[in-house]
Amino acid sequence: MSDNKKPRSTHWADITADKIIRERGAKEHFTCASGITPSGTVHIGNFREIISVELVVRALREKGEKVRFIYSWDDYDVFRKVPKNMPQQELLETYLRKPIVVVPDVLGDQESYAAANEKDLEKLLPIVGVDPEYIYQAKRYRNSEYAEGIKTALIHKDDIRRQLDESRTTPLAAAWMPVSVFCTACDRDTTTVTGWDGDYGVSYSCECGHEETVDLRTTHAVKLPWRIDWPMRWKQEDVDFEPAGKDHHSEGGSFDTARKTSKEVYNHEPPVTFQYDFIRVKGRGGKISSSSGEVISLTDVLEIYQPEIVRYLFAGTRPNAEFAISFDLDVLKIYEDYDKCERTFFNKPETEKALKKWEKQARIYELSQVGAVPETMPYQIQIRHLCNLLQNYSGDIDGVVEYLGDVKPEQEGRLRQRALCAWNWIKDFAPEDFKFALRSEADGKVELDDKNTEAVRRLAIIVKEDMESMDEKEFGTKVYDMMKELELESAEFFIAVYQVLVSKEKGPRLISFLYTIGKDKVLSLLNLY
RNA sequence: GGGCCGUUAGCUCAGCUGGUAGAGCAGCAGACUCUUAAUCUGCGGGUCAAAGGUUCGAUUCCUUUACGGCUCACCA
Repeated sequence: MSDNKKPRSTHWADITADKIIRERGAKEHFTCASGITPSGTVHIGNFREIISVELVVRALREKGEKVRFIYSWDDYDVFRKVPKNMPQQELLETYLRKPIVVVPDVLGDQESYAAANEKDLEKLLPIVGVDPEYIYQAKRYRNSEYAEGIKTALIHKDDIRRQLDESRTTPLAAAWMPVSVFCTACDRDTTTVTGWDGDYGVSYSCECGHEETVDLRTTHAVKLPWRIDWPMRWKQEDVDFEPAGKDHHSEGGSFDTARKTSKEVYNHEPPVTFQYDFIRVKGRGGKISSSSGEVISLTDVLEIYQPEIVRYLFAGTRPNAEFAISFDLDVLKIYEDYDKCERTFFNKPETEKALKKWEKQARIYELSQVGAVPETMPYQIQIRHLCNLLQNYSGDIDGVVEYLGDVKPEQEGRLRQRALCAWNWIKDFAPEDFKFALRSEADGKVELDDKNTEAVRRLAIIVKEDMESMDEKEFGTKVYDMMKELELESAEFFIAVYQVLVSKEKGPRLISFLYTIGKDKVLSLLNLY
């Protein structure tokens, strides 16, 4: 705990980092942990935990601390329910009660269902700047690496029973043992522990008829139940920080009992923690709950949001606040907010008061970056404008980049990424009103009355003569003068022109739209009349 | 029943290591012969849920109450 030269940040990640240092004291390194059971697609709500830890890890490292960031795949948990959206339900049912690490991957060719879910996320995380050390619990348990931890639980089984009973409605049975066993004959946890020799020997019998005594130091069969497993691992890895969802965080919840077990049984001070809230999803056509099988994953979010913006979403919201990830028109708003934050970052104010506000925004911007903060401001293009350009070019990103012209090489990557996201959004989520496709000469003419035909012809002349030499405003005036001359209602005129250009009655603001389409293309369409 | 969180302008929310409140949207006024929530300019006296307490001073800390949400008490 040294005096900072930098002003103290009020960002939650920094505050948490400070707290960790304060409460855990000087250490050679701090261990921050996150984890999940890969019993289904890892969804965006789960991602909140990972990114929250990552942000704290980063804050700690920026304070000069060494940090070990571990991510635990709890793939030795039981397969307790077949997800509704999975194929081969009958096959999967035969694996119930077995550890998920032995359940086959019916969707792909990974070695197991658990591995498939794990790999899906692991290949995605680096994209958003998350790079933890993965720990596979099945591997640990099967290698008997937790023999001592399990033995400790057995020695203290009465203490643990008392701790758990404090928050249970029905007390644990007298014969209860703080371990569960996967039968070595059938792989299922349909077992009853029948004895413990006070040392490493555990006996059990299984519903399948199998009975045996195993040695904790050599068996792969014995596992700790969640509420004990968690504190045991805190001890094992010397965990200093681990947040948890609100379901764990109430009195009587698993964090609560784990805290007691950690202190009293494993003699380890429970980690610093905080509670994070759930994520809602907005604008994806209603059915997005996990019960219906459809789940929003990080992949889905990355198709619409640039990696920095995904981070921004989480870095800019306090973990204990619920928020929605939107796929509707809000997407545009989020992009605009991010761009504003970015402009703020590259425009540091002078006055002290303004500086205070700036610092918060700047910190959010820093934490939103996947890697280092860019030295020059990224190419800013209004998301709406980009959407229009992309539609002009039918999604041809190369064409858009070329059209823009003034993109520096170091800016091109992000721009292309943004274009890709914008195009995905247009295709999948943009409201119909927002979408358009430019007509081409091959589409032929649309029906127009004489007056509008005349107007379109006049427009063609103005475009041909003046579009390049005038700016948008001047050119606009010219167009309006023409309308006036023909005594044409502007609304009527616009409908006609949009019909000619995009076969719709509405479109992007006309004058700038004409400029983004470009003189030649505009003329090719107008000259049909 | 226990716990956690919230209650700030019409709406969505910032602000909370204490010094009498801010943004976006909406609204109102004006500008623009223009539309994909159009853009620009101007306009914010709201008992910061209520009552107590600590303090020179509280939206920000403590206690109590009300309302709302979530969660635990089976497993992970």
